[in-house]
Amino acid sequence: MEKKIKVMLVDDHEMVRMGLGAYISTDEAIEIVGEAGNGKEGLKMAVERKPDVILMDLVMEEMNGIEATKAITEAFMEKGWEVKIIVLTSFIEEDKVMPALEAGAFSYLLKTTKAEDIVRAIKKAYEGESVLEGKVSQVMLKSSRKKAEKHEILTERELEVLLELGRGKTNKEISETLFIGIKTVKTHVSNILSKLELEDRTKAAVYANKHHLVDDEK
Amino acid sequence: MEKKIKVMLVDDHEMVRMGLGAYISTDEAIEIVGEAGNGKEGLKMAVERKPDVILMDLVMEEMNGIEATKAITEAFMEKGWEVKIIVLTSFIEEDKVMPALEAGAFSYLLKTTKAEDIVRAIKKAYEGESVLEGKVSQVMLKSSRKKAEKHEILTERELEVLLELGRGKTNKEISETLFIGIKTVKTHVSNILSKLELEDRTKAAVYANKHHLVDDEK
DNA sequence: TTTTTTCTCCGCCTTAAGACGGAGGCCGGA
DNA sequence: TCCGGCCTCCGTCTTAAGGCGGAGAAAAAA
Repeated sequence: MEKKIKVMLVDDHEMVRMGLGAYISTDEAIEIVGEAGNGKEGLKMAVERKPDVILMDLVMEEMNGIEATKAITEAFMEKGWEVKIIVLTSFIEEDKVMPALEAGAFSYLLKTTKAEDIVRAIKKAYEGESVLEGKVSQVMLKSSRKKAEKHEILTERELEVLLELGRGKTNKEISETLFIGIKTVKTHVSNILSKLELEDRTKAAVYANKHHLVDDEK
Repeated sequence: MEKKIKVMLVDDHEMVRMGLGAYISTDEAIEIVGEAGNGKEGLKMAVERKPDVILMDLVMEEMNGIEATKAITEAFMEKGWEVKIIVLTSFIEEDKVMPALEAGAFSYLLKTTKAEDIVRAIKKAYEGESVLEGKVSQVMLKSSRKKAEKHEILTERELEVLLELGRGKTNKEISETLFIGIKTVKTHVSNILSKLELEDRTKAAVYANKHHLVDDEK
């Protein structure tokens, strides 16, 4: 019981930090060495205090959890230090699971996880065993299966055209936006439709919107 | 200091409940009379323990915060009891602010709010003064201003057609789905385009997608 | 009862879309 | 050097779209 596991919290919800901090501190083997309210702060603090494990929220202003995870991972790598980052997020943010893991997250838990399970995950992380919420691994499977996102077979230019289609533009408008002839646009559109197995530009526009691709602001 | 304010917590994040509970309990004037992990539980517990103030999360399984707020408000109304519900949510969920208030929420705070401010809001709620996060009131203004959602001037049938357009269907497909002639579909489409001031079906499809209207599942 | 909406469907006409096939220029890899 | 993919653009042809005007029936509003 000599060395305690040094844990740091990064979350913009003060009450979550308090809750976690309070509970975790009751465990003999763990000590909280710092709390940060955003990723930037978290990065700075991590370098200063060299924690063993970091509990990281994803949604934050001033550098989100993914960026922070990447930055911290890189910083520690450079110094030869080691740290396990446990991503702890509100609910399944499907499209952020993979990026988080790629950024260097070691475990991925939901905030609905019971406090004692979180403590267990901290200890496991410290011992080198990662923990993934059941739902998370499902998402991973899903995303690795359907990795064959249709539109990935499109060329760069076609993707640009698809994006304009997603904005509802006509061939003429697209030709003006991209500075190319209408005939060329038609060629691209035809190729897009056949590659994505769609029948017309309207379906392509719907496709582009369903698959993010288009900026969401109305 | 005779009567303490009876507060109940409803949130599916155990650690949030712990954090809030721990901090709030330190205040002499407040006592926690119950914690629930979802809306259903919260409703049941509220009726049993008759709290003065309820801190309510929005996103929960098994009856979300809005439904729970409505149910509790109605139940208490019936019995002639009084309760102030403070909605406490992760971040601005724009489209849920108004529904929450309509459901009977008394205050609306973000989880990024500092603990002491939350305590203050509880006391104010008890005294009959509601608190709205700055950003929240902005959202309210915005939603009341732009209430003139274009597509509200559409007739019911036109709205149905617009929805099909949003799915990328052709006139023929729509005519088959709605069991009407193609000519009729064309008429509806023309009317939709002119009412929404759009130029073609593709733009209408984009419109429908941007403005929810269409089921999101890929 | 008369008037107005809404939904349905017609025909006519114009044009944007999209399919099909062909082609030249550019660039990176074999 | 040659090949293949990508971007560009051409012509031709067919058809779905969409504008315009008109109209009948039913239902709701005045």
